[in-house]
Amino acid sequence: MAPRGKTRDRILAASLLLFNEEGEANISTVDVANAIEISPGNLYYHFHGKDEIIEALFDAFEVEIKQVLRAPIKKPLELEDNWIFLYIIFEEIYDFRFFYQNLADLLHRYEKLSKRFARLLKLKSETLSALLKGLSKQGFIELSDSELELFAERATMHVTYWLTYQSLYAPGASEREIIHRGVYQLVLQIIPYVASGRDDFHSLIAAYYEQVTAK
Amino acid sequence: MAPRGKTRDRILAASLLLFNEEGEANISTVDVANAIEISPGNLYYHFHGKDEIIEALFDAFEVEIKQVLRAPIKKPLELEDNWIFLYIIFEEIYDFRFFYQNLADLLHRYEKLSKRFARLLKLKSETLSALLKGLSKQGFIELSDSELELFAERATMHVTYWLTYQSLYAPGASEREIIHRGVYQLVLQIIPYVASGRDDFHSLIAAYYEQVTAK
DNA sequence: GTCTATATAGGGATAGAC
DNA sequence: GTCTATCCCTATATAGAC
Repeated sequence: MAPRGKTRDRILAASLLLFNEEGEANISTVDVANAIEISPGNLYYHFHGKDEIIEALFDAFEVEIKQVLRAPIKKPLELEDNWIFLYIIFEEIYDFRFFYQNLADLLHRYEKLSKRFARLLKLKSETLSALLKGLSKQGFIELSDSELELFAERATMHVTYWLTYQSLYAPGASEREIIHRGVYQLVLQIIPYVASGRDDFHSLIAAYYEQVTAK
Repeated sequence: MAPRGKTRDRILAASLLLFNEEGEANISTVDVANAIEISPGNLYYHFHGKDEIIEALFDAFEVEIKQVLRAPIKKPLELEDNWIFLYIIFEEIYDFRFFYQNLADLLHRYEKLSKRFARLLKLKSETLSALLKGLSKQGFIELSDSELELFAERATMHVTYWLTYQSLYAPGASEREIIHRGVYQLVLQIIPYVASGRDDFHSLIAAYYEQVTAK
């Protein structure tokens, strides 16, 4: 790990890397310090403890994901953008996947983050609802309010746990392939609600499927 | 915690209880010993370490869940039994939920269990496939092989993470209500595939919905 | 089988020199 | 800002008496 950039930033970058690879619980502050070849004392000069590192990483994640999630609430997406949007969410989660891999334990140990994460979950759910409402208003799909709510809940769970689940279910697969299939599995669930006569929508999904299988 | 039963069993029972409530990572062997009012030394007489406790608990879980999962592979279920079957799976997972709450970390630390858990996941997926095939053969639903595979994968994820997800999404809710909604959310996803003319199936789902909302 | 006492290791964290 | 040295605490694990 080359010594470039400010030490504080290097600590954060190294922590994120190691947490993602080994799991946050298995990485000590000393491990992080060793990785960037500074002393543990130096690390504690920049952060008063592991908590603060986690919090700083969460701050970064929160800023990014909020920005992403709020976009389609402000302004409905064009049809094709729905796909891309799901991609971006998955990518974002992938970048901070250590957080999702051991959510329960992490939120238990860092109580501060618990509420903040719950809010993100709620925002995620609202965004997915907004996506569906957009499709509905544009006449692509037809579903009742309660169907929409239930769908949004399932979709929220899907984006939250898909990557974690795949690391168990298909340990060898590449990030790209996993995310691809995650988006596809979500899009598939919309098909039952496609409004009759919207063959354009069906062919779009088919075209997307081509992309996926072509790898 | 009253001193009844053999010490070994009391250790396992107390461990399971505490792990489920506080998370495995937050409970030490001393905590367990204190809970049943024995000395740590005594605990180490019965188990050579925390690993062995975890392993023994996993053994118990594995035996139970395998028994459950294999039933419908051997012999297709009656229609109404599909509901009940999902209930039983959720209950089983709930009883050993500490395991699911921090899967990634736990499997990372106890490598032995990693392969065994992966096999359970595969079995789970096969069972859910068998369930769908049963419904299909009986003419209740219609779907292609690839649709069935994709559905089974989603369903496997659903039963694996539903309880964990709900503990974040609806922290206050009762076990009974969460499991209820978990089954319902899964059954709902079958609707698009119901064969035309099978109104009996639709009315069954409607009847089930009544139960759910009646609480 | 069970206890008390104790050893050991690792991670988190601080003090003080440079 | 950074290092070295050190401390404390907790969890795991063992030895030996009863």
